[in-house]
Amino acid sequence: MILDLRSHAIEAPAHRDIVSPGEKVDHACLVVDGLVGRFDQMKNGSRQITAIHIPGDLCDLHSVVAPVAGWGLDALATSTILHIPHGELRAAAVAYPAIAMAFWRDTTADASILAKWVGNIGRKDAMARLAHLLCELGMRMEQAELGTRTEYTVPITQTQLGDVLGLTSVHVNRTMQALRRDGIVRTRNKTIHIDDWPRLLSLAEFDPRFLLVAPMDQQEAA
Amino acid sequence: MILDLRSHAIEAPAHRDIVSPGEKVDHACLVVDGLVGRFDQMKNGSRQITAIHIPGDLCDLHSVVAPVAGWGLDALATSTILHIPHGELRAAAVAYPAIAMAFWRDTTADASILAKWVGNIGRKDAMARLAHLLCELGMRMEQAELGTRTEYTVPITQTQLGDVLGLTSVHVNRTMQALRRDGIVRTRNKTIHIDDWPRLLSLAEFDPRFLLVAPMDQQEAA
DNA sequence: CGGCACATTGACGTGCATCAAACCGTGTGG
DNA sequence: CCACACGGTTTGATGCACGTCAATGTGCCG
Repeated sequence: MILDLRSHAIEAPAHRDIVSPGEKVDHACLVVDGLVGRFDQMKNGSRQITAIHIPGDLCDLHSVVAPVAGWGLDALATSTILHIPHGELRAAAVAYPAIAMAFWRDTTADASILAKWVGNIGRKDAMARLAHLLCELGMRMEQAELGTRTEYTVPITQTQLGDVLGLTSVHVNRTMQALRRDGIVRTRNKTIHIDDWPRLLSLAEFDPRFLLVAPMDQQEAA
Repeated sequence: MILDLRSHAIEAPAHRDIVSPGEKVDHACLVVDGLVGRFDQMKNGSRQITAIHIPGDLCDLHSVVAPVAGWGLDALATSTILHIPHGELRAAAVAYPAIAMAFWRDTTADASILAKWVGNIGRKDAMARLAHLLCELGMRMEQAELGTRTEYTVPITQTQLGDVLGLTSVHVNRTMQALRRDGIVRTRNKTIHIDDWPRLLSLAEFDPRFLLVAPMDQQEAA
């Protein structure tokens, strides 16, 4: 449905800001390929990535109701992005209540993931956080049919992982080594191979409910 | 408008769970009086509060589109809560697109605050986090006409503050003392008195944009 | 006058940050 | 085909912010 709307694609090289913090936008972004992160920037230069968007994700839906936000969007790897004008989305939402509900639901899913990450970063150690992220990405990649939960490819660096997890790249590295040493995951290039899914789940205290995976009929209703 | 819907009030003593994690609900909650926190519970028993709701806040709006969530709601102090059936809210949203947009916007504001807190907890030290919370509460209390940004009353304990900030109560205590020692805030009973607002803002790197304070006409549209 | 929840204090331990260097893979130009 | 440069990973040494544990203080309420 969304793909029928007027829109145009752009290419962004890795590390390019797609939307700068505080910028006012008149379109939402759909990730076609690559990897996009929403980030918050501190005055001392450090960054916190507050959401990761894989291909198929709408990263900017909020901007329809709040065109100027405090955050920015950043291409974590070379990416291609579809720009969809707010007007089109708003018109669709007003015309069809089911679409409005679907947009609302998408925003809710986003909030749910954010709430989970507040908990992860506030109350879990580095190992559990990394494990949780690997579980989450696995579930989402599988759901998006870009891989399986135990084997998928994400073009992200350890420094960027640190910015997601609220850690330094150094500590991400050591934590990842620990996971490898225990035979729980393997990594080759940018692909993650999870050998001991149950153990990773339990390390992470991962409960997939928070992803709010839409039952298919819910999705179709739109 | 919301107050016209069918609903009924309940009383909750401090520390009572209003909604348990994983519970399925058929109503949203409006805080009439007191203080409510959304929380995530870890297996080791520690808690993370992911949102604070002051009187006037709808804490549960998400549940309309996602009736079973991973989090719980907890009365941080003795509170009175209004239960509003989902059906009523959904009907209103379907009948009036402007209401649907308003609900969506509310969820977006919630997500925006959550994203900010991922950044705060992930990348700032205890002092900046506490300062940020005090600023945020000040702005919100003032907006809700429950006080001014520099003087307001919130019935929250230091342990609960710790659960919000991802710290222990001990460290909250010492950090609060530092703020007092520097003449930035005073506390008496449960009321906060901010003597040096500019300094608190700068400590917190506080930028009120993230609160997405609705322009009044936007609000009225509903 | 207890009792209870909360605030405060002190001693001590540790997970992660910081800083800085070395290593490695991959693409590039000579 | 090699030298080299550049982004990313890995390693080691050291420090500190915050956690942990446990005791003591303090205001409120029945």
